[in-house]
Formats: sequence, C-alpha cells, structure tokens
Amino acid sequence: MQRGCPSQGLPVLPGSCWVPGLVFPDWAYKAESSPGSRQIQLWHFILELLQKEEFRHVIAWQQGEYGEFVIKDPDEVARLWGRRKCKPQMNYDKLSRALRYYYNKRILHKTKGKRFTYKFNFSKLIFLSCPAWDARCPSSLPGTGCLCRPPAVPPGMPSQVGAP
DNA sequence: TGCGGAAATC
DNA sequence: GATTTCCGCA
Repeated sequence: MQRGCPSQGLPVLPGSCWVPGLVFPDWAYKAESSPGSRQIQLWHFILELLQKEEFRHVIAWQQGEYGEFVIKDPDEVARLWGRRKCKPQMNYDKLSRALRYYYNKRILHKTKGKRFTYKFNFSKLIFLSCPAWDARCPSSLPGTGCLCRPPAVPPGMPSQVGAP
C-alpha cells in the first residue's frame, strides 16, 4: 500500500526549482505522472509556474496577500497549459473556466477587483496532497516530504514586482 | 472581464 | 473525475 505522502519515490521536480525565498511545502508537489492516467492538474501546473523565475513575467505571487497570485500574461499561461495538455487550442477563456470550477472545490478563490488575480486555498491543497493528514503528525520524519507544519507559502518576493 | 450551465472528452 | 469546449448573461 502506498502512503499518501510522497516520501520514497519522491517525484519532486528534477533539477531544482527551490528558489530561495520562495519555498513551497514539499507535499504540494505530489506525483504528477502516475503510472496510469493521472494527468497533471491545473492547480499543480500553476504552482509549478509560480515557483520558477523564468515565468515571473507571465505569472507571479502577489505581494501582501497570502497565496494570492496574478496572471500577467493570460495568453502565455494558456499556451503553456495547452502545451502541457496537448491542447493547442487552449486559451485563457477556457483555462479560466477550469479555474472557476476550483471555486466550488475550494482550491481557489477569486480576488475581485484585481484583474487576473486569484488566490490559493492552501488549507485545501495540503489535504489534497497529503491524505494521511488527519491521522496525526509524527514528531519529525527524517527525510520525509510530509512534515507537520503550517502552510508557509508565498513570502514577500525578494525582488520587486511590477507595481501597477 | 468574469461567471456558471451544459455537453463532450479524456 | 477533471477538465475542455461552447455560449449566454451581468
């Protein structure tokens, strides 16, 4: 039986996307490519983009608000998403529809007033990534990706973001 | 721009 | 089940 927390076959992204200052909880990165048919999910993909500096011009965390991010280039994000899912006809209109479905799932929220701005609900995310959460939290699992700690996610980006 | 129903698709 | 596609509405 496999545990809910990715600890052994840690499928964490190759290379290193751990940008200093922007450290994500390990469990946020569950296996995307499971031997079967489990495709990557949109919120996973968004998280992936948000951690890479090379995509800071298309999507980035919003300073000040916890878990809030802004899509600076909706078209580009849609293109990247479409490429990942082999959907060349993807666009922001369709992508945003998928995002809207997350409202009910309580994965995402919309920051009204701000254009292309959404907000992650990490309370929900950690549950999705670590099913064995309700059990209890071991003092400290050595070398385990699933730790017992509060979601400390989007810090204040060290760099300055294009102010409106 | 953003929302959400509905049918289709994987 | 999670989108993708299409579309009318505010």
